Amino acid sequence: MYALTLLSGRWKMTILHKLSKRDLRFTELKEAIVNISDRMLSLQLKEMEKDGLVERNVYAEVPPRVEYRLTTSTKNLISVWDKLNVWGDNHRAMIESKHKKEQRFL
Amino acid sequence: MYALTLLSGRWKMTILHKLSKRDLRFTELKEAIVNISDRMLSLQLKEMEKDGLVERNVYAEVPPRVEYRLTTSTKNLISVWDKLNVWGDNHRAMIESKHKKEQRFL
DNA sequence: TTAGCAACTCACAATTTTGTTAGAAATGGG
DNA sequence: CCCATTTCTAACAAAATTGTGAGTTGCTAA
Repeated sequence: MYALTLLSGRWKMTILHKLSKRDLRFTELKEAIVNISDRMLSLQLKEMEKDGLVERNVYAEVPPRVEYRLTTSTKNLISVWDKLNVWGDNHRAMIESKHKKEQRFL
Repeated sequence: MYALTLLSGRWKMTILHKLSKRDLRFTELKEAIVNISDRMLSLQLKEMEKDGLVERNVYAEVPPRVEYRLTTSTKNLISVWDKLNVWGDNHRAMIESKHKKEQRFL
């Protein structure tokens, strides 16, 4: 269950997904993720950093630039995550086709 | 993300875990899961049934007997779930050993 | 001097999730 | 009739999570 506690949070999986494509800075993440607020992005990133899921790179520029990226360990997670999604898609397809079959008898 | 939406819920993974060992009736689940209330067990099972994660078998007895079991599809999920847990354990170990190393410099 | 940007942070509000306690239905046994 | 048993449900309370809107910092360019 430990893995799930790290990953639960309204936006964490979405953030991981975006960062799995490439490193992104705060504003980029914000633009990439529909409907997320500054606050939530900041909160979730902070937790994820604490949990060793992402790393934070600060560049001493003005205006500031902060880049986020997955840790090596988190990159290993992505393949499991993919399997989970495959399972999810299959499961959903199954359920839906089952419902369609049942409709024929109403 | 579909998979995670099905699995998120305070007790769902615990329920799946118990049911992966053997089919259980309502009261057995309740006893097997520390601190869960009737209400939550009932709610989560109902959602899981709706989502095709578990099946419900009612025996026409008095007092009633209701057995819950994983669907075939959910049994396939268990192996992925195991991988996720392995990742989680490794990740945790890594983080903790890192913290220990850092302590040496305080 | 004022405006602007990036990356936050704060106080507060609304929403969602979970917990607590009590009780309902159905029926056989004493 | 009353009680016990099992599987829920309903009303309400508390807690956790998320959202909103405004403000902060530090520098730079106009």
